[in-house]
Amino acid sequence: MLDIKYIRENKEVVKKNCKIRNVKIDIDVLLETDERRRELIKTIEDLRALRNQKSKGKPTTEEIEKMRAVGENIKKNEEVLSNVEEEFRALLMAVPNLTHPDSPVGGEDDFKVIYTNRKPTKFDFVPKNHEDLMLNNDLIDFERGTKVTGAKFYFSKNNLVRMNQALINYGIDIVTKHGYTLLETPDLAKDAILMGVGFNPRGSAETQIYSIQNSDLSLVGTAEITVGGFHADEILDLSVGAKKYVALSHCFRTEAGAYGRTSKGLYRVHQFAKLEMFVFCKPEDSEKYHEEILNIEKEIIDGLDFPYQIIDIASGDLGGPAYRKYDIEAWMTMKGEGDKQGGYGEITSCSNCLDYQARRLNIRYRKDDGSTDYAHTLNGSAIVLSRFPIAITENYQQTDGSIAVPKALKPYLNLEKL
RNA sequence: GGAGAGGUGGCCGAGCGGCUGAAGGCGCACGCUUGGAAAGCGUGUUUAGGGAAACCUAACGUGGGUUCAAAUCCCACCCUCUCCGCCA
Repeated sequence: MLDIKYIRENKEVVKKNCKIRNVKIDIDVLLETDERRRELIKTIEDLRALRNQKSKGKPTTEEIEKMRAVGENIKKNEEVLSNVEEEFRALLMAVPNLTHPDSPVGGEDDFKVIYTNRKPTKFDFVPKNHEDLMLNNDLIDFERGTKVTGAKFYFSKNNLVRMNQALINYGIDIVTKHGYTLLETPDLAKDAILMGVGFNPRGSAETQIYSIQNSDLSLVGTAEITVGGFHADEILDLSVGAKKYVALSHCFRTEAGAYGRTSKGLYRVHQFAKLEMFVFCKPEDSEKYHEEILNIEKEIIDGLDFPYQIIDIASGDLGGPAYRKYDIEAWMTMKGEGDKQGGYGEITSCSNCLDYQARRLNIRYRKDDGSTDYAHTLNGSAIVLSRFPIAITENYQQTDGSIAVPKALKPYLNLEKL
């Protein structure tokens, strides 16, 4: 959420930003609601001041009569205010974060490639996609996943289970080496936390979130939610350095409205496990940590050694909370079509959210002069157990249909083949 | 799951329905004192919103209610602690 004061003073900037983020919201209506809200608050506060003054001593019968009327007046105004407040909050929450000046302007396809590690894998045979590879090697069972839970659920089998564990341990070792505190988080969170982090449970038809009936809990779509909430309503001491976490959780996504998008095999599923980095830092440090997180993602993927590119996400594809976002896309044979052997598919993502989430979650830090200010938050994926196995199996497949094990995983997975 | 106790400032802990944003203590900051320190003494010490300022408003777990007036009375919920039961 943006500071309403900032919106008041920079109306045109905010309007323009909403436009390039492709968010339809009427900033004028928001400001009018804000105006009404402030007038009501003033009225109510004046009435309360009057009443408090009279309540200091013992009022006369006459005054009591008068104050009774004042009390009713306050109550009436409060009712109006609570409606206006609700309207105001809904509008304010819908305003997206500002956009980094270097982020490309445009939609999903207008990203900018900022780094490519090497040329795509070249196969001297017709490469398979991970779905065939995994099925042929008895590493996954989609049909029984569908039977037991539903479409887009699956059972991992045999050495895929071992590789998943190995990947997590490999990721944990790298990220904690950089000073990140290891967490395993709840897989459910309160709706208020979800919304604070910028996710929209219930209500909207396009929600990505599974909600638990008769409760205020939802299944998390990422540990970003639980770790973001970890320090909600706290004043942090960042004088000793940023708070850096790496958290393991399951992730649940309804993928509503995602039908028709690439959804072969493991690429788009309803449940997977993920190791996620999250940083709370001072505003002046957030760009630095964004680079740090991206570099750790690179370190992890460089070790696994498959072709990838890093892209700078365009304004219209940033979502609500991100100020700037980099995705790492792995080369995948499943993305091939026609005479192309493959294409790039997202495997990690890292975002700098500035104080957008911190403001909603009320996460502040103590400055040197003793005052407080909102912290900045950043997040990025370290290991994703749906997409990493895709990149590994597809890039490490052999002529005979078997799958080799990346060298960096050997200490964690002592196998020649999966 | 059953029984009981309790949630007040950075912490501990008071608080007849009205002058209590909240006694007292600890802690912390500054000053005096000292060769220096401790002790002692003095002063200060919540947060948020509005206002140029004086100042005003809000917050005593959360939400509702009673009242001219609620930290204080009533109701619901949440959380913590103790005991019993059950349990991976």
